[in-house]
Amino acid sequence: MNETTSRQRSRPERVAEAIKDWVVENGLLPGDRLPGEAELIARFAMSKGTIREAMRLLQAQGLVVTKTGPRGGSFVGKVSKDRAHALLANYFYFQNVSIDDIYQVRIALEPENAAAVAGHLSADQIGELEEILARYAAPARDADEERAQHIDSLRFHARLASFGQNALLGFFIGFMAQILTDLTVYKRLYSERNLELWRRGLRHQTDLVAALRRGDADAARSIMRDHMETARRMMEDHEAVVMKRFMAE
Amino acid sequence: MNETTSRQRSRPERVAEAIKDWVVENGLLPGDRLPGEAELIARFAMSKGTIREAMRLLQAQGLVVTKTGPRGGSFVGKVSKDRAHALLANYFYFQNVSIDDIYQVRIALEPENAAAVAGHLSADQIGELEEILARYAAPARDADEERAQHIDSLRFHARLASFGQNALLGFFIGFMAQILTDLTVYKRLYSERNLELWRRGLRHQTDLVAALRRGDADAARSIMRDHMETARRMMEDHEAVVMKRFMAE
DNA sequence: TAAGATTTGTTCGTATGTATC
DNA sequence: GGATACATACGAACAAATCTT
Repeated sequence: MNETTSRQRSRPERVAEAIKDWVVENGLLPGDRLPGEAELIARFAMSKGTIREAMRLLQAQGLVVTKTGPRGGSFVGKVSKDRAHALLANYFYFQNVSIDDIYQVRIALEPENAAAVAGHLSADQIGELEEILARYAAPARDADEERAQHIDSLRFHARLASFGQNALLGFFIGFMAQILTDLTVYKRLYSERNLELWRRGLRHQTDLVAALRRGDADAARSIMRDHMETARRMMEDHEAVVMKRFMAE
Repeated sequence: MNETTSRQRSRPERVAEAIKDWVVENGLLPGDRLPGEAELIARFAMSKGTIREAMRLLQAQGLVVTKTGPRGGSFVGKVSKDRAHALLANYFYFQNVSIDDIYQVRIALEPENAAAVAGHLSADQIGELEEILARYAAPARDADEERAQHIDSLRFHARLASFGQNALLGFFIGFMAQILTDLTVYKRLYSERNLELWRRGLRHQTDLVAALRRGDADAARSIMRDHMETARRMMEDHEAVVMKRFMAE
């Protein structure tokens, strides 16, 4: 590939790479202790500054966390979902992704997820979904309340995605819900009301929960597909907003 | 107390955050110049080491690149697809993602993409796809050649995904192709031959190119769905390998 | 080709902050 | 509260890369 253009890597980069490899080869797990600064300085025969820059490279990726004080030091970190969202959002910052692009993917993935989790939810999980649903059971009275409801409705999808067994599918769906949430906060989407479509959306979600509870995968898939297509239509009027912002960490 | 359990961030983290915000507020674009070390030291009234650690945090995310020498300095970076792949793969390192999980998502997304690009490909793009296809037009004679063919076949999907207009859809598909490529390299998947399935897979892809060329979206979708299900079946015999490795940068 | 200028890269010594015992 | 162990931060000097002349 681009080995031809492979420029000389800086020392911190090489050290970070070496530590990463070392963690993998030894099968270290989140929370496991890494060598302290002093030992790394000795082992790599490099200065404190270089070692620290290497640790910062790993820290930014969520691969290590550090604590000060006695019993402190560096530890293997489990990359959090939020951090993965943020890092991925950075990539899309300079890509042009429209609302409709997001919905094209949601329509392909969300029905699949709904079908997959049908009949595999605990009572607690069903309860949590119903609890979220209850937060927007009545029409919003102003724009702020409507925005809050919309965010809750996205949270419904994010939670549902997290309940599945397929971490890949769950992450993709959760990422899109996060993007739409951020756009809602920053762009005042849904400022225009459409009561009819709103009512249909709510109906979809309650029907969906019922289908999930009785384990009807086909119904769940079908309801989710309708729901997604309704939601997409709600967006059609709005400009094709593109993602243009770095996400907060 | 400060805020809700918000631990005090280190100075490099705060500096990195400030620079990131500054870039966004001023709408800087990839390639645009950032202040040099000396100026940042003055502006933030912090030491060289602290500033450098901040830049490393941003560098790890792909948000800045630095060059030495005259005309050197730090510049806004466009996060590359490869880097985004690697950062995202770090997240899945500690998640359990099986081959079948990946195929569940591929089956949902790839047919959609095939339909979307049908009729919208340039002659060059069609030509590139055919060129890749030609690399595995004949059955492999040994395991190494078979592995190379499998990687080429994944490259076919990655290229096809990159030709679409939907950057989100393209990224997700490309990411999965990358994961499968890495697994192929490191795990010797497909060591067992199944000539019949292989022949069918090749036939699918050639039929697909024909459908794409004549702009038949429905046919492209249908062929791709069959192709994905065939590929999934080729995997069924193999253990449910999970992703367990950090990806190279 | 060679020398000089400019900018990041690296080192070392020292001092400070912070959490645990 | 004091001692301890660890990361965090500073400043001055030197090294390396690379552009210009």
